[in-house]
Amino acid sequence: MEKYDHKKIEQKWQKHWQKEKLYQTGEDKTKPKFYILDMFPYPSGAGLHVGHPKGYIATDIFARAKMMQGYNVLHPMGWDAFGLPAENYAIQNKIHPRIATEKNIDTFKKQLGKLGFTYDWNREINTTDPEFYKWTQWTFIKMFERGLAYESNEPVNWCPSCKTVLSNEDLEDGKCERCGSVIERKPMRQWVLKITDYAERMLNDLEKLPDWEESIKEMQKNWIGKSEGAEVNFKIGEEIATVFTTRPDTLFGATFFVMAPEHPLIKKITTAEQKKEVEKYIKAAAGKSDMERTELAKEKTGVFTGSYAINPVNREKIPVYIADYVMMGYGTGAIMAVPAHDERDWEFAKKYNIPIKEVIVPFLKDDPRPDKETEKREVVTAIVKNLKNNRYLCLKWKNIDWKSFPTGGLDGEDLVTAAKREVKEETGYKNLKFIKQVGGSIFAEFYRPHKDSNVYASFKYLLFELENEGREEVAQKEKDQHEVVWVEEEKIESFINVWNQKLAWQRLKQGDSAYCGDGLSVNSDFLNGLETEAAKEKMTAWLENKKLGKRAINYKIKDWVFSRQRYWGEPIPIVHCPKCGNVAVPCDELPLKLPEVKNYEPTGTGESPLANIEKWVNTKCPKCGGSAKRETNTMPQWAGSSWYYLRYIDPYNDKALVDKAKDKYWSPVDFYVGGAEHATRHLIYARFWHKFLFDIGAVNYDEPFTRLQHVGLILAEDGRKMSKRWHNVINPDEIVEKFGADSMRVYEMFMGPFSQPCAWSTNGLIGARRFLEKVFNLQLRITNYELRITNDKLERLLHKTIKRVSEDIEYFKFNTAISALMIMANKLGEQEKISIIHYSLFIILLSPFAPHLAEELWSGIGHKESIFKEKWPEFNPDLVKDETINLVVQINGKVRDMIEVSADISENEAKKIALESEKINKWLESKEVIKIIFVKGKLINIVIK
RNA sequence: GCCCGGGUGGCGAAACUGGUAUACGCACAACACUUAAAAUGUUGCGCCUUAUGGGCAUGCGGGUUCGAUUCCCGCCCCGGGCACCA
Repeated sequence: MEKYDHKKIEQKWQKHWQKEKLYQTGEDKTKPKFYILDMFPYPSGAGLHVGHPKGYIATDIFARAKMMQGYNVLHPMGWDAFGLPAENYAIQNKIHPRIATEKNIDTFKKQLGKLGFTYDWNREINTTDPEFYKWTQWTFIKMFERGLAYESNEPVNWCPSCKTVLSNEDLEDGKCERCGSVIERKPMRQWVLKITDYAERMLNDLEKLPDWEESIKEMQKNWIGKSEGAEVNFKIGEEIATVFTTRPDTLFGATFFVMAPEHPLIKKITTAEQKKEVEKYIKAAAGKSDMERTELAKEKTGVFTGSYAINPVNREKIPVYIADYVMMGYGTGAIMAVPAHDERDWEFAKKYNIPIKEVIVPFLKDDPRPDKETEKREVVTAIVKNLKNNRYLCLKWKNIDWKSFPTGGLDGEDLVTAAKREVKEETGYKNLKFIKQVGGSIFAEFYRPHKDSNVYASFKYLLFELENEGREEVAQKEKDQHEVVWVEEEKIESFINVWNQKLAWQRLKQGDSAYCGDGLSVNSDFLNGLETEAAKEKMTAWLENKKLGKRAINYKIKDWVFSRQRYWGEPIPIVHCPKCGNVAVPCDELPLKLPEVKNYEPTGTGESPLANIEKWVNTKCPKCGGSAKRETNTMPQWAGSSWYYLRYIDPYNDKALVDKAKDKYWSPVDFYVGGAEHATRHLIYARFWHKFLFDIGAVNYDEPFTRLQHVGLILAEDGRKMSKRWHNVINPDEIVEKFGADSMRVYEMFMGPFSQPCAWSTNGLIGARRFLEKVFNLQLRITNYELRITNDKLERLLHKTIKRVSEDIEYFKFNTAISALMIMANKLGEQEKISIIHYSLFIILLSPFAPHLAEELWSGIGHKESIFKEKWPEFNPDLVKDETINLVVQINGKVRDMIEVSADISENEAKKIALESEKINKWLESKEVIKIIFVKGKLINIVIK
């Protein structure tokens, strides 16, 4: 018997599959289609490490199973080949990025080839191919024609090291995502795509994507960052400054006004005395990067402009400050500051001694009963501290689940008197020293069981210290209701279970701060007594009615800065024509090819290297024929990847980006698999781009990806990321050489849940290899003589395995699928003779995971056709159920015995058998059986006393 | 700070809808085969224990339930995302 020679087997079948064109995508439109897609890689110089193919292995398994289930499967691969690393490499080594990229692609393709993937290489695409980027440019022009691509001079993120502008999505912690340099803010002319026009649709349509992971949808929601609120106009002298707020209900609490240092109105409103100060502050703020502005956030700074704004709602004059905690980039770049209800405003007000006006009080409506009377009360709570032992005076109620501080209503007295009286009545203590009031009021409306009525109460909280333990006798009536307890300071938080008192306690411990939650409006004229939602609504309507403001929505997402000052990208297909009035004119011939250039070095002046090629820059205007200059910026790397998946459907079409009929059949992508790091970059851009193509009628569907799954990273054996820096990279070529592609495939899928990060373990890999060897050796025991050996248990296990493996592949639970295959293989291994039918079915189930081995074993039992032309097996529902079960007998929930019985045993029979058990009877001696619970097919639980 | 995930043996991890916790694999140990080692095979493997049994264990504390890894409340720790977003 031969040994399992993975090298021989894998090379043999890879050649064979290629010769047979086994993976060429079928075009038989009568079959259902399945489009399964990997995020295409950037072909870096370093080649693949073992982590990269994890997602590809998964899609390959899925694709093979779908093929066998009768689908036309589209499973393509291509290259996201524009980008900075190739260009930087070119600068250092004087090699054209195209040459370097081609070489890298070659390496990648070889590495992928060794893993035996089903990619249809006839459909390979490459974003740097002019026949491909022609359509990237075409889409850009369509956007330009519709006003969605525009030039802007706003300050943008400039990376001083990469010498290019970056979009917000390219930043990490205010640093360049690629090189880690701190970003500068520079105003520069840029091409920008108006992605904000699609913000609302991208947000709403997330609901159309039930098969996207929640976490990724959540990230997109946060990134789009929708806030609803109002814009309010404040008069500052003759000028009008508009603010955006999500809390129009707090307008009466605005006690100052803040503008971002970049706000255009500052010059006009600053008074002569304050001019110097203001200019100094603005200059200092401009010198800080966004990064520094947030890093230094601990301490608020600002400067008074000398002017006052008029609060439109009450005509109050409030001072106007400039402070860098307000950002020009969000909302209107100006805010109304409500220190009582916003933490940042609170800090600022504390520092600059600005009044704080409370207009919202916490309010809890706790199921008041509509059929009972409601009593309005002013209530005071006494928090009494015993300095001797650091304990606080509390009440434990007897008939209700209340643990509280002494509390009671005001009886026409002042707060302190009422509180002292209440403490004396309820607890007997009579000598208290008043310390201070804790926080503001809290309101609540709730049902009081002990008085059978509702209260609508305003609570105030007073802190006392116990002077001495002098105490009076407490009335019996009070004693019946509650018990007096002294609780240690650390335990108060968990002891007190009355909502408002808990909040008051927190306020006492943490000191005063802004209350940012919802509540009841107070000190707010026509809003008084309204709850937050209603108050917002009423205020907004009032503002609109008086033309002092309007309903408004704000998004965090910014328009997409779409130009880069680098060489290795798609040229933006625009010429600037002086004769046509210095406007941008789109090129009439596409593709506009990237010209050859001697020097790839960025100029650093904000111009791309293309600007140095006069012959290319100087051109004719496509509109008027006069001399004009080409746009020299190029597109970002995200451009091509925003739509590449469409091109696989129709890769050779020179008339359209994609043929609409073909798009109708193949789109949308049924299943998209890739790294979670793309949740807010690529996946936002692609959805935007796709919706645009849908709007202009270029494609049939308005969402590109039906189901989305993210891959968990494979870490190095030491638990760190694989990186050249740590010298812990494992090359798949070596693994394939030593252990085989099939072992690597099985191991990577068996490591753990697919979306979870997991550290590589060579021992684990050896385990996978051992499993395949075991499978390989099974062929020794196949019997050809009896087609089916009667073995009911094995038959049932096989059908369970079919069910398990089929379902697990569908849900990407490969680790448990493989575990099921291992159990099956172990059981087959125990047989002296293995039925060829059982064996064949098992090999088919294994084939998506270990395709080379499966194909070899398949041909080994005499098949001429590929195993991947077999039909995927179906399980028999009758056979996945067990005939007998181990009936678990519990006593008070603890397992005490197990009895093998028929699976459909009735309750009465089960009881009888259980009660006859010797083990059980030992437990039942002199005990009373209270009840017996029976769960069909599972267990019986005897409850005793 | 806010929003998502997650915490189960020595390790990677299983567990359907609240019903036998620790499947499968790794590591480890003993035994068999061998001159020997490797490979392979067999067996054992959560912790404690006074041991034909019993007790305790799914981050910690409480609750609901006949029964909780699973549901509810509070806390701790780890990972990810966002972050002066008004």
